[in-house]
Amino acid sequence: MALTSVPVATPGPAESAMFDFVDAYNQSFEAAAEANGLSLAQACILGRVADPRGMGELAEELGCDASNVTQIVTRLEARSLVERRADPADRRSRRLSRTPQGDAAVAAFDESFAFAREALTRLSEEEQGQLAALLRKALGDA
Amino acid sequence: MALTSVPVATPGPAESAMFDFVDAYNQSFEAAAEANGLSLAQACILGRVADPRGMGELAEELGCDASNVTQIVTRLEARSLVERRADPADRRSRRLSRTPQGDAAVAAFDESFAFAREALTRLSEEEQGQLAALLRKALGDA
DNA sequence: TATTGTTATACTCTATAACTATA
DNA sequence: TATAGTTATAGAGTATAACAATA
Repeated sequence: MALTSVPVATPGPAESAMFDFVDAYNQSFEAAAEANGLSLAQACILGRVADPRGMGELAEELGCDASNVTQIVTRLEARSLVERRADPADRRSRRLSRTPQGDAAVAAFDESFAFAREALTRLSEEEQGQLAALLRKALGDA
Repeated sequence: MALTSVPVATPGPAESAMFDFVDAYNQSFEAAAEANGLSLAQACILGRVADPRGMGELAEELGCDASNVTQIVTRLEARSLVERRADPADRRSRRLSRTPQGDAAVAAFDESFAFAREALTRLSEEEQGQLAALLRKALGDA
C-alpha cells in the first residue's frame, strides 16, 4: 500500500506529474524492501544506521514512538542485521549499528531500488540541475 | 514511519533534492491522515472511491491482497465513511462508494495536506511546466 | 527527579488459506 | 470450474502506559 496519491479532485499536469513521481518512488522502495525480505520499517531503520545511533535519536528522526523502534530493532537483531552495544559514556543508552550482514543487505537493497538508480540517468547534467533547483524551490528551501 | 529516503551512500544535489521532495510529500500525507483520524491505508482507499468501485479492482490498483481491502473497508464502513452496495449486474460483486461523511473526510484531508496545496504555489506557471516535463522525462514517460 | 530504553497491551495492516455465494 | 468477496489466522507495525536502570 505504497500508493498515496490522488488526493486532489482535479489535478493539473504539474500536480499529476508530482503525484506519479512520488508514487513511482514509493512503489520502487517498497518493491526493493520486499525483494530483500525487509519490511518498509525495517528498511528505513537499516538504512539509517550506517554510523552507530542511539535508539531514541532514531525514533525522533522517524517520527515514531521509541517503543516502536525497540520492536523493529529486536527483529532486525534476531536476523543479525544490526546489533545493540552499550554506550560506555552513558550506561542507560545503547548504540545501534549494522553488522557486516546488515551492510550487505543495504547494498542489495540499493541494487534493487531501481527508481533511485535510473530516474536521474534519463536526464542530462543540465536537466538534473534544473530539476534540483525546481524541487528545492517547491520545497520552500532557500 | 513515512520516511523512506537515504538509500544512496553519497547522493548528489539532484538525488538529495529528489529524496527530500518525496520525504516532504510522504510526511505531509501521513500528517494529514493522522490529523483526520485516518490510517494511511484508510486514507488511500477513501481517496480512491470518488466513484463506486469493485473491491478486487481496488486491491489490484493498490497492489495488495483483496482480504486486506475487506478489512480496511470494514473499519471505514463501521465509521460510516463508505458503504458497500450490491451490484445488480453481478450479485457476487459489491460496489464501494463514499457516504456524504466520507466526502467530508476527504475534503478535510485535502485541506490538511499542506504539501500538495502549497508546493506548486511556490513556482511560476512556466516553472510548473518545466517541472512537469522534467518529472515525466525522469519517469521514462513518453 | 529526569532520561534511556524495554515490556505489556491493544489495535491496525498485511498476506495466505479456506470458505460462501454466484457465474 | 472459475470468480468476487469474506472469514480465520498469524506475523508485523504502531502508540500508550507502566516499568527498570541509570543519570
